[in-house]
Amino acid sequence: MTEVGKKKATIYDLSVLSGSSPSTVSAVLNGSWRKRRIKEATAKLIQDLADQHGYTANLQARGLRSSRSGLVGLLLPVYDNRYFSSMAQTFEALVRSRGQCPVVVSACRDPEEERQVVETLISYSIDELFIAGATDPDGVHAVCEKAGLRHVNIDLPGTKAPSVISDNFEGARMLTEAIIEHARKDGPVAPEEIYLFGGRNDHASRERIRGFRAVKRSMLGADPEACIQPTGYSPAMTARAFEAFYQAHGKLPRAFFVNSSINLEGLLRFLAQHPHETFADIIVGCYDYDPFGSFLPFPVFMIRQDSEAMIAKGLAILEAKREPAATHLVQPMLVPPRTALSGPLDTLKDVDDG
Amino acid sequence: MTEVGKKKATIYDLSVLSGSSPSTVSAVLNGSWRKRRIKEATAKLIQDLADQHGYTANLQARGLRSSRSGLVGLLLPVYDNRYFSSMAQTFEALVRSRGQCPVVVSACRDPEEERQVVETLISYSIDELFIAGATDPDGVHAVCEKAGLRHVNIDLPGTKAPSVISDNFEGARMLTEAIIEHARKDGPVAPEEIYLFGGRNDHASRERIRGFRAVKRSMLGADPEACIQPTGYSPAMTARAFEAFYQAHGKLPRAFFVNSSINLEGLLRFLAQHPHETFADIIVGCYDYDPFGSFLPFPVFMIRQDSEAMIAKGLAILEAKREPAATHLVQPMLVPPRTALSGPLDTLKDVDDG
DNA sequence: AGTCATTGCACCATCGATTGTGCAAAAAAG
DNA sequence: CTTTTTTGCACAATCGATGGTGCAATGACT
Repeated sequence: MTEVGKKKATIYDLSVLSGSSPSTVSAVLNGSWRKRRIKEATAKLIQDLADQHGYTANLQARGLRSSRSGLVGLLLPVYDNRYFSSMAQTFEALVRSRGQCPVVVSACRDPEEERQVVETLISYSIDELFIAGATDPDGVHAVCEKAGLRHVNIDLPGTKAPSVISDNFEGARMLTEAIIEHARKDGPVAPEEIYLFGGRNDHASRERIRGFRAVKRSMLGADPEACIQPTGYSPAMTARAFEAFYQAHGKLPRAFFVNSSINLEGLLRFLAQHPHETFADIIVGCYDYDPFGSFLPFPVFMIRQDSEAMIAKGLAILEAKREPAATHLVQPMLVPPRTALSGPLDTLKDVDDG
Repeated sequence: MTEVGKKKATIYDLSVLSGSSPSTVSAVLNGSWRKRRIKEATAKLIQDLADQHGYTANLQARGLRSSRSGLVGLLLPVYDNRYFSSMAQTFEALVRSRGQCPVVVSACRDPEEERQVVETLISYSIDELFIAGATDPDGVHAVCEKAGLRHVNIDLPGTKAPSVISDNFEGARMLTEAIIEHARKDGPVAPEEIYLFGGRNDHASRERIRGFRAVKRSMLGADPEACIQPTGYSPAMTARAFEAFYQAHGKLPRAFFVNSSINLEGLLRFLAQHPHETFADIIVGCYDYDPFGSFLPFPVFMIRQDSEAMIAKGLAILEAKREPAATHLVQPMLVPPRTALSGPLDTLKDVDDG
């Protein structure tokens, strides 16, 4: 019985205890015993012994032998924002419900780091990999390909592997429309009054910018180049862009589109430097949903990307095994200001342990 | 070289190619070759071959043989809030900088799940484990103990293993003081006007409640029992508590302490059901920092827990190896309203890939 | 009773690395 | 030119599990 300090029991220990051979013990404990025609009584004996001694398989040994580990990886750029952390949360739940073991790692948007991290995961013989928001999906693809590792891209598409991404164009359209319509409640809107901050030269940003510009052209008749302010994915850079705009114009744009919640943090940094009241009348659209962001003191329209659907679709693709390098679009959702959506945490039971 | 589709190279492949024995190859590739008196020229030859063929060690095999894996685990209750996701972010960075491989998993505050997840980690021979916010730290401790796994508790203390936690009492004191002082700007404050929402019967909640009550007693002369509204860690329950209060009193308390950012999301859900203007004058203290939470349309004082210091201290404790089951306190920090702190993401470089 | 099929399990090679041990060849010492 | 020491490496056992193969015992059937 679970003696403290002792080494963990192995199939050899149980083999001695039960009088069966190690292979029999192994078969019983990994469930393949019916296939191997082990007597029910023998199986039960071994099972009981295993329970008594708190046996758990050494998964490294199993993985080494079978060259499968039961691990499913999720490669994230960063943890520290609601979009990716809630993706991690759903990923864990979905993978665990399939009896596999989720492993989440982040690579800080560094292409080299991305490849290295994936190499490491491969060294642990992970079975499948979700590549979310990779800066260089095709680079990662090459590494996976070489090792024969099944993988899908999430959020940012690659050209060599199947991808599941948000419909960024459509999301940007909805978002841009929403802020322009909202702005029109206070009178006519000129194209020069609507800006976009954030983003860089990745697929998601390009699509969002395209959607933004398309709507501006159709609703406002023009979309001046100057209204696009790419700042990369960095709060500090974004704050600087707002500051620069403010220095030049004495105010922020009447309404603007922020490329991600990370960039929206840049807006906060800017706001912190300036008096509260000055900006009560701005209208913001943010491509990403954050519950607290939704309740800022000015209207914030947000886009909630359906990471659950993306992960689920990714799992389905991996399961299907036929993997044309197609790109699947998942529809995001427009969230009006002051909206508190429920998230993955709401499915948790919250026991009080008295 | 790196031929696509081929199986990964092993030390045996390199042994044939180089004309050396597998053990020599192994020694060269894992760095122990000087100790084993391998000629520099031999080492270089093998190294070059390894590079050419893109050799990477099979870490499961290594782990099996040496019963150490290079993995360091972090067990989290949930990912989906800024406190824990930023903890994960720092954890990754710190562990990686020590040449080990971080593995983050969540257990949804379910004691049984916690133990199971840890069992799984143990089956992969992880070397060390950080147990953050565990509902049942001592239960997890027992599992670790049995397997001889070094571990520390973070955020919620256990009695059997060393723990590193926030000074919740002091944090709660600061926070309560801050909201009372802020409230006093609008006139005298009665004890019945200051509430606490959220928390359950865990060490952190108890300490925070203790700090809250101590300050109320010393600043306001009393702290009525009715002002403590424990709701567990669930947005939905918290929202219900606010709603109940509102139904009973026709308004929210003048100022209140919210036990965590998760509970603060409950406040959002309540707010979403009610007109904006009604609550412009509330004053909130939230035990946890969230950048967007800090800019809500009413004053929100927040407590930023120093998860970086906690992780660092935890690493130091594990490194020291002498592990009395002492509890180390880390000072948290009071964050005034409308403050955008920088986080772990700010250390990232943000390259634009043109 | 003899043949054949089925049941129930043991044996053993294998996955890819690590590490203690031993032994030639080369170098140093005498 | 021996003897001793050092250098450089090969050998083989081992970590814990898996799965193909083979063989004895049992039961079914003619």
